[in-house]
Amino acid sequence: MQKQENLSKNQKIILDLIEKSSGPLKAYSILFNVKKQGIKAPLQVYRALDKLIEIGKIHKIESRNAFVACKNSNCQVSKATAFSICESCEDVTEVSNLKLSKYLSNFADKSGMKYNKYNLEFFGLCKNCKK
Amino acid sequence: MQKQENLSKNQKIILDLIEKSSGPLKAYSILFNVKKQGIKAPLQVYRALDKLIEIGKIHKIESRNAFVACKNSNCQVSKATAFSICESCEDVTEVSNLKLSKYLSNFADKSGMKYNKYNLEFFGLCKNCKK
DNA sequence: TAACGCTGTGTAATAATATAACATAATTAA
DNA sequence: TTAATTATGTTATATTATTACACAGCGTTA
Repeated sequence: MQKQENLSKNQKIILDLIEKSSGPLKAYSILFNVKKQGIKAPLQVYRALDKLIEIGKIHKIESRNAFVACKNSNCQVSKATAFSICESCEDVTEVSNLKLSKYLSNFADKSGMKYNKYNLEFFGLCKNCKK
Repeated sequence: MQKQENLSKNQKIILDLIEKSSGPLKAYSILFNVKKQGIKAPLQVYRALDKLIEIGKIHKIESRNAFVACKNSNCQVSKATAFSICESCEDVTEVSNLKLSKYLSNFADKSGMKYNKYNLEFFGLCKNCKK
């Protein structure tokens, strides 16, 4: 696994920002927030995001076009991601449940395709918002 | 359930196109294909897509920003969608498996959130491409 | 050490995806 | 038959993401 020390300057800046965020961040919001650190162009952000996704440090929330840090310390590369997304406050929680991931990868293996990875997004109201 | 006869003109044109397509269609490709039928602007397409999604006639493949017809005739409104996506040919197959959907909705109900719906995307190589 | 491959950076331009705002028409419900 | 709702048409613009090109740093290896 690639250690964080091996990340490049831009990758570190952007990972740091995402890890400190309380919720998902969008690419152009990231860009805005790192301008003072010398990152000026969308492509610089997208390149760092691509790399961070590749090594499993962050995930993309596909339905939101937003990015979150991986909360699953032993998840090296993201082959199996699941999230709970609040439709009211847009809070995102990473679901990490071994039984779930085994169930799903097993399901995929039996499906006839050569399975590589999956992404699952649950939508609803989070504990706070459902009150 | 809203019947197809109740769909508006634009909605019918766009649903018809998507149902006849062999794979997922992107919004601007839809736009291009329906120009001859008088639909000229992106918003006209997106409005029809929103409605068709709402009534469960089509689904959005979030990771691809593309749209497919619902193959699940008894799926009135899409609260539980799952797809297999080929990373080589980009073919998409809707997965409809009652055990899977029960497992996932049950999982979500126990998770603490007020569960509304989920979307699951499997990635890999389809039967043809894995050869 | 020099040539090479690989990864990352910087920059400008542009492509692709999606929505806001406003005006009007058609349909449905009271 | 008015009011509410849903759909349409149009222009403009916002948001998300990529292409293309030039170059820098670093480790390998020949």
